[in-house]
Amino acid sequence: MSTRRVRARPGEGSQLREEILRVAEELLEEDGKEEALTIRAVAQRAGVTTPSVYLHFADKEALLEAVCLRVWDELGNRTREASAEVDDPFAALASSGRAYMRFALEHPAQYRILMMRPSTSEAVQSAAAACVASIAEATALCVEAGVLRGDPDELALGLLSAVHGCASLIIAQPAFPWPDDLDAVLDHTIWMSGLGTALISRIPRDATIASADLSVELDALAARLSVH
Amino acid sequence: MSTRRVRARPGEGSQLREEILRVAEELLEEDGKEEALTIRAVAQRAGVTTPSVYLHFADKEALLEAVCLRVWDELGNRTREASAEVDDPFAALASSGRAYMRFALEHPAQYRILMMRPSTSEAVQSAAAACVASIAEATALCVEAGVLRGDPDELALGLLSAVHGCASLIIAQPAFPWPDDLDAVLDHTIWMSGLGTALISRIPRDATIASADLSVELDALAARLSVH
DNA sequence: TGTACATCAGTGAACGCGCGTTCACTGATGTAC
DNA sequence: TGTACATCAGTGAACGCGCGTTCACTGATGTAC
Repeated sequence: MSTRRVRARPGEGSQLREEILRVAEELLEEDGKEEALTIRAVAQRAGVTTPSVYLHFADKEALLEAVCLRVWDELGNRTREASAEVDDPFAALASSGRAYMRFALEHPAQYRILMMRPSTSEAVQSAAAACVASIAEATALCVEAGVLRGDPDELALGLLSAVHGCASLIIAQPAFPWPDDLDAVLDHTIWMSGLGTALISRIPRDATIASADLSVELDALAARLSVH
Repeated sequence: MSTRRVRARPGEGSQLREEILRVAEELLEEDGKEEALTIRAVAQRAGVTTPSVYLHFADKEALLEAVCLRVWDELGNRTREASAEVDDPFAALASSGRAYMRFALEHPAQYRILMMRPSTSEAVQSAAAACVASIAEATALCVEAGVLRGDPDELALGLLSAVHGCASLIIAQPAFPWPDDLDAVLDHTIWMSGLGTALISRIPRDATIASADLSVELDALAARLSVH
């Protein structure tokens, strides 16, 4: 089944480290469950005996950390790239959020291990922070443009919680009555969170608004927005 | 440590079933990790030997299902009660969402097992559906009142994904730079998702709105809402 | 150019552990006579 | 009222499994002479 790996030449042993990380993600991708990620399975998949893994990772925890690091990095890159492609700052933020959700839905098992472990390692935490920062870059531009108001980091966290919610709920509860067109669901989340954030950042915290008033005002606003 | 349980009288054996479910939640509550929920731990905590668990649950899966069933039920009850307490339909929806998030944050381990298993069982799926339905009741009232538009179930799913995102992100990523006042974060999510949903349900799907226009209109709207 | 040697990537076999699960049993309880 | 018995809640010991991890080892490679 799994062919035996040719031994690396002295000095090139760390090639196996890369290979191990690669097959670790492969296992998650194929099986979809994080329990599939065992030292033994990874070793076999890499064409190597089990103890060889310990040449490159102190223990299973270290392997998991390294995998998480990779996934956070890639997730951050995707969101950053997506927002860089778009000029309008609000649209760029939307693009960034969409990229985030798409990544999560394309790699559900990887996304789960990011979100299911208390991320004890400092390295993983800062990789996660970097991913959040890539969203905060987009919110900062929105604040500059005046479409959002408030602290860019707090705004980013609020939007992240919305896109995370959408992606993780779809992953966790596939049996829920989702529409056939999942893209529409993602879109809904993008606009709901984007417009919602823009609106509440303009309303005083302690304001209480009756449904009837709100309804009338929103109708008027929507009418004007549709004209533009 | 664990005192031995007195044997139930014939015909009252199912008392142990209740006790097992009780201590199962206790274990989750105390340990915070779902790995703490083992047949052996549950038996010991209930003051009974391991095989006794099998008198009431076919296997571990059946025990997990029973626990999930309970948690979904309680979560659904909480959200239903919370929305029943409030008259204004939009405020009732907000109350429902807040109750949902509070439950999740108060019982993180229980919430995790709900959201981490593909819920193979039909019973669990319908308990989950009932919980979603309790939110959909609240959105339906909002649609009647005119503050929301669209299919109550779809609206509920969108709002659920927002509150789920907020709660689960706080649970999963405690190291993120959350403000000290977590209630403010929950509030932010409630209003962001509520106002956002109300607004986009009034805007045509394919509308594209420039940041500048949006900004101006939102300013005007916020000013008028603050006056009310 | 040939050979002894240090290096180091990887091996093979085994360990102990906690887990879910099974199976033959025990012994208190209520019941039939 | 006393006794034999069926019932059934729960026991004790053991099973096999897959897991993470360890340890003494091997053998190809590049290098020093």
